[in-house]
Amino acid sequence: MYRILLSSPLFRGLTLEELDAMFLKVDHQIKQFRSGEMLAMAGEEVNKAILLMQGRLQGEMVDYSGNSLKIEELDPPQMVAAAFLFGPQNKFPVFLSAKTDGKILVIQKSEFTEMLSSEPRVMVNYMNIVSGKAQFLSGKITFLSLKTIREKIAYYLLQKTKNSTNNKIIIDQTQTNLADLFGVTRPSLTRTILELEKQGILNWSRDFVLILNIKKLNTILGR
Amino acid sequence: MYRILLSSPLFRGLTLEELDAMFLKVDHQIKQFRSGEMLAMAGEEVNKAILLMQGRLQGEMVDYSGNSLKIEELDPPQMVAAAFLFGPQNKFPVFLSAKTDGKILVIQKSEFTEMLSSEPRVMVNYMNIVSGKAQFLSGKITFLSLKTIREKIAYYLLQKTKNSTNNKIIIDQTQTNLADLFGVTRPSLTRTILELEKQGILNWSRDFVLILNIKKLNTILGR
DNA sequence: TGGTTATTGTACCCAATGTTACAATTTAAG
DNA sequence: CTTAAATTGTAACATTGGGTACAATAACCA
Repeated sequence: MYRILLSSPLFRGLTLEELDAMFLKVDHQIKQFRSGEMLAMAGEEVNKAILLMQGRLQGEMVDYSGNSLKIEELDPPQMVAAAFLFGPQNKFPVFLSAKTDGKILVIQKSEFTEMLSSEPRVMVNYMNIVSGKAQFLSGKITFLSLKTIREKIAYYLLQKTKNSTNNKIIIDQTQTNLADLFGVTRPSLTRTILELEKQGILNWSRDFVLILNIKKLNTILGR
Repeated sequence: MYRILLSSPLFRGLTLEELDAMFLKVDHQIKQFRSGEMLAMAGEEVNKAILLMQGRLQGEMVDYSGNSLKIEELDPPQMVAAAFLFGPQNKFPVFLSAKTDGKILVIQKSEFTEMLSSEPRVMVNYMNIVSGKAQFLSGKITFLSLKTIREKIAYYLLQKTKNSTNNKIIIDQTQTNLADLFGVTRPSLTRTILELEKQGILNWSRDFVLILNIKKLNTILGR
């Protein structure tokens, strides 16, 4: 039942037996959700620990013009809104919606707190998760404070080249999606991509990008 | 000696005696810094817990055009880079520099870890601090994803009206500072402020702002 | 008080991006 | 294979904000 949770960052290091034993003591419930369903609104209080067990969730900010800026996609087994369960302002920072069908495991905050204090390993894991969230958000800020679309593209691609040996980067998103992710409009993104192509810096195909001149790409970021 | 730390979020709830006893066991050092000094570079590894005891620090991102975006100012007694001591990517996210003379208390990470596990109250405090950081960063993202200067001003002022009964908001910053905070140039900020005045929405004096039409201010944010 | 410095106001021009609308191309579905 | 839908390319125009320079005003200090 809880096998999937074994590989979750929160329960890393526990055995299946320990996990089962823990969930005998800790009150919890499993909830199903359906694709498209809105699981939480920004501003809503976070008073439960939520673990995604199956399916895919997406957190996005909706800005005041109705545009959306996608912040994060979640795959199982991950904790949802981990950094917002404690702290001075425990409210959902984003709108949380389901991209597919799936299910979540829900633990009330008080129960969760007890669990943390009774099992130091989980506590340490949790601390790492929350730190990781802060670090993720910090990276997001780095990204958001890039001013031009050129810079955003360069940053995005250079991050990705780190995980690839050659200069071919797999793009598993449509330009429309990317534009959302960057918080810019789609035509503007396309325009800039084409400019970069004209300048011989890269070659953007549907599914992948070839970096032709990584030096110039770095120059865009002033490096 | 450590009296100032009593009021720090990290040691909240401890008595002076407990604090003193703790620091007898925990290896640590006090370091002086001088105004203008650079305490840490972005990207540098965080391997010490740092507590600001006196003076004022400032964290800022320097973008690739050399512009800076002020992220945060720190006053004592606060922990520095709390969310970056653990987690997958424990590097300084910002350039940390001193705005005044002052001093910090430094504890090596291993010592700090021991301290946390030996004193649950400090552990809980620390967890709240890190959560708070994540929440702060999340708010920063909300702010950064506002697109126009009008929106940023509106958001900034509306946040502040929450803490004031009337429609008078104290501005303890120069426009130059605010422009930094917003990540825009000073003339652009001024220009937009004057526009808002012409439209009868507010009245911006040196030290305070009067909101004349809070409804219109909300409209800017699409509410 | 008078001079120096910090802050704010103003103007002009230009680059970057949004807005909108439509065309071309690719993919998916039957 | 054909048609519909999704994705990408393109263009004209409007808007926002940056860059720069300088003027006006206020705050500070000797």
